[in-house]
Amino acid sequence: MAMREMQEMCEAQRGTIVREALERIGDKWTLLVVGMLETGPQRFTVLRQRVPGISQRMLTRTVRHLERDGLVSRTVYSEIPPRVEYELTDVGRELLPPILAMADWALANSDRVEESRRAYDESAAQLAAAKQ
Amino acid sequence: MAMREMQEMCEAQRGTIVREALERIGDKWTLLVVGMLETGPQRFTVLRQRVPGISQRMLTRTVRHLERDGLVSRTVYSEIPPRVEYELTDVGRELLPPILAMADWALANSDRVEESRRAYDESAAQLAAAKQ
DNA sequence: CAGTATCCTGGACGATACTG
DNA sequence: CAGTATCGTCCAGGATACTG
Repeated sequence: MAMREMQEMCEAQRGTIVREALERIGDKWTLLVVGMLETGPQRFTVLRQRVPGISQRMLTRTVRHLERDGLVSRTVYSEIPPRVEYELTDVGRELLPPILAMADWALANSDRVEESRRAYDESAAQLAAAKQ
Repeated sequence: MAMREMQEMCEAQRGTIVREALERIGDKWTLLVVGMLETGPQRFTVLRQRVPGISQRMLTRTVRHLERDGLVSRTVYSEIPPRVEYELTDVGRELLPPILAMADWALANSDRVEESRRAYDESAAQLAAAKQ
């Protein structure tokens, strides 16, 4: 087998691993929830308030998946009323810098993206009109 | 209005912007495609080979969305056979460091995540068995 | 408070066939 | 080569109601 082929295989392997990881955390809520756990342990309800628009069901699902993957720990305090706290594990916390960097990127570029999108749609509309 | 309420509103605003941005780029392929454009302009077919498992249709959709949002530029060379190259714009390139950091995280922690998941499923199975 | 349980819908995604 | 068109599936995610 040629060296180039081997390199391509390795590259594909890496790509697959990265893709699978991104599939885990690349849904609508996961990164946002992890980001909101930046400041320390959070209770379910507080977390729900901090993540704008998330439903109870989706928050439950998201933290369950994060717990399953070992990014978040779940601590139940046997009180009445019950109290549950979620906290990033070490693995989860290592993901924090890239997430925060992406959040910064989003805040810094949201208007530029918006504008690009508007311009794209407009020229697409003109093209469609020209066809008629 | 109290200061605390204002802060919470700002936080929710930021969260919404970030969420919308993550919705754009947080699908199955987008981050991966951006990452694969790290090394410079790429032709459609080459890109398809570098992104393991993507279908032609999804690659087309993904680069279209990236172009619309202004993260990727699309250049058509009027040759026969036709040649099209995709390249990151400045905005897109600014997203590269966080993406590559997340990719590194994925490569470094994939086995730990795998193990955590296995353990979680096993104890969940035991709990289910105990209920019977 | 912190969840389940259930139902439902839109759209993400894949497979296949066709084309300038 | 770099797409478009069409069809079909699946499930993420929302809404609502209920509970230890």
